[in-house]
Amino acid sequence: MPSIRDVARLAGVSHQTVSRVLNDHPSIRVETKQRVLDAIRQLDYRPNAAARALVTSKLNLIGILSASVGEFGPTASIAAIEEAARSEGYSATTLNLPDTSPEAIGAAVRQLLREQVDGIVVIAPQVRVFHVLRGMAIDVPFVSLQTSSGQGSDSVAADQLEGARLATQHLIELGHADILHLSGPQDWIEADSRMRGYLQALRDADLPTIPPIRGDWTADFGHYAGRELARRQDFTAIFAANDLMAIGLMHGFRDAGIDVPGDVSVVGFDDIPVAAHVWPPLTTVHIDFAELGRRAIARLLATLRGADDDVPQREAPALVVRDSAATRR
Amino acid sequence: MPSIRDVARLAGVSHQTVSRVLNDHPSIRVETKQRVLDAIRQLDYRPNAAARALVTSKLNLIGILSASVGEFGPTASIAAIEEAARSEGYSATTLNLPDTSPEAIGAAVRQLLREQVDGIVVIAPQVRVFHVLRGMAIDVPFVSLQTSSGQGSDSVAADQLEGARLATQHLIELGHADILHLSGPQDWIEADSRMRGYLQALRDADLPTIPPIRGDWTADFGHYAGRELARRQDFTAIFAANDLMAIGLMHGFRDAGIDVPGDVSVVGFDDIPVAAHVWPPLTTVHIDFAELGRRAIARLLATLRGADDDVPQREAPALVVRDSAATRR
DNA sequence: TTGTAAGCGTTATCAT
DNA sequence: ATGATAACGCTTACAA
Repeated sequence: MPSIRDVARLAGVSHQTVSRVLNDHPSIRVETKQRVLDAIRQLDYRPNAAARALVTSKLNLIGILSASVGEFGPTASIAAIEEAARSEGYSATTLNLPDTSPEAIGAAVRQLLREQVDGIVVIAPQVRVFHVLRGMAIDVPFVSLQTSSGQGSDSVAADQLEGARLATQHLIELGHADILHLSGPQDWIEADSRMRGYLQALRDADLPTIPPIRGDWTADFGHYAGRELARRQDFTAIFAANDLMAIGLMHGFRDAGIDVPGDVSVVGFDDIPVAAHVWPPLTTVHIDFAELGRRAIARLLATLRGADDDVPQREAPALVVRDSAATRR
Repeated sequence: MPSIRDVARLAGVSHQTVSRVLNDHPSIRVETKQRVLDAIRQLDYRPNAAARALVTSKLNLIGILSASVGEFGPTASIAAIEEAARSEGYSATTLNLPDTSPEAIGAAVRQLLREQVDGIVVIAPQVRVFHVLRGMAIDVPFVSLQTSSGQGSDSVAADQLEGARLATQHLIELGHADILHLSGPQDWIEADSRMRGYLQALRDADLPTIPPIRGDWTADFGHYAGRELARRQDFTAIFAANDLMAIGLMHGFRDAGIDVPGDVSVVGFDDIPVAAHVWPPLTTVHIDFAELGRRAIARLLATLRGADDDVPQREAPALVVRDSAATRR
């Protein structure tokens, strides 16, 4: 593995000059520069990142802390974050949280810090994670993603509350008055935002609220809930906090002989790729998770570079109307 | 940021002794060790990875090269790979290929090499990627995932051919004789394996083959194909190369008034989380992608450590029978 | 069991 | 515009 000195020798200059070429220092003769560049190519020289990191004390690495393996949104965001980071000259390392216990979070952050990350993007939709994080006094900048409630300049979010409001309003406009909400898990910020959007829409329309059902995001739970709910008669529409649960829900209703949207209207959230193809095609809320990821990096790098950042904090959701919700007869 | 010397000073030993403690060298007095450990805790000292990497010329970093953003299987594997790598003391960096052109692949590998990875896991199901990779003479070990055809000790794979054979055989056992295959894209190794499994099952049963339809893995394509296929009468069952296409297919058939499984039986592949909840519940092939990821790391680390590896190369798929395929009347 | 010295490949600083 | 020299924080010899 050739070093900077090998290049210097071949080009007939000092290693320092090579370093200047590498970091394109302004004052260097073009001719010299060319000689160095040739030598670099000839030796297939690649700068040693570790040595560079040692002296600059910057690894140009950003850490991604994710507490939601496999969820649709986060996964889409992570890929975008990695790509955006690389295009800015950083590399990225992802760490998936095994659970959201304070210990696990602490260990994960320490691990990332040990790996010398310059900044951290947190994709941890659980409220609890944030409490722990705030109490940790992390010595690198970090931004959080997906937290509609995590105010402050350190977060980037889709306006999930607005999306939920849109979804619920849509049901109201279809003539529904008794709308149930199948929410996400207690601890999740997104679950909370989506529920708040739902409640707000009902309040705005002076409609009564029914105590929401707590789900766990899975289609299996939705399926179970659908079968249970089939016995109740106190609602004509359901807003599920995500598509997976909505699809499971429709399955449960089908098992119970309840027609969607004939008997009950269903709306989901996320617009996962199959949403358009299930039966009936699912009306849902679309969010651009990749854009969210890109924005998180923009925000983090702005902080890292000490620049003023005017990265938009909120991303607008869009209602996608399909067939799973219909006018109340 | 405290260094090893600060710790040494506080503990009243030489920095070398601290280094010994850090790498738990055998010969060191427990008492001394304790003093050092206390100092470390007290200063919140964290070893500088860059300095260590510089001298050992190992970053303990493994690179993940992925050419399949968002596909269900790969995504599940990636998370498992990261986790497995970390539990072995390595960190991981993921790089998503924007496209599979030789240039993009070359650039990605160079990038990873520049980031000083010790090894690379390739999740690139396209045949082409492998040709390029083989021609590159990469100077770190690499293993590939998901390639049922990429023989040699450098790959870990689910036996997709076997899974496809199972799926097709299931249709045959149900009494179908005219079975169509909706395959994945031309270039994909997995698409090829799944098609070969399909063909083998037909051959074993002395059944005629129908030219397969080339899909692109998306539910949208499945939907389109379903509508087109509705006009044909030359088949009674379809084996789709993945669940997304299978679900789209059923959507298309539904649009055309064709009943699944009444008129046509459908089988998918992957067992994605909604597979059980769509209508009709999808009969499919389950593969443990996470296990595959873990195995890839085991394999890579074995190579890295020069150990003999007896990591199983093949992972058995399982047929999951639901309702989308039924006996031919 | 512990300490001392050298060096890993860069960049920063000061000369020239 | 270029070069010499000193760090950066650690590990690997070698010595005691």
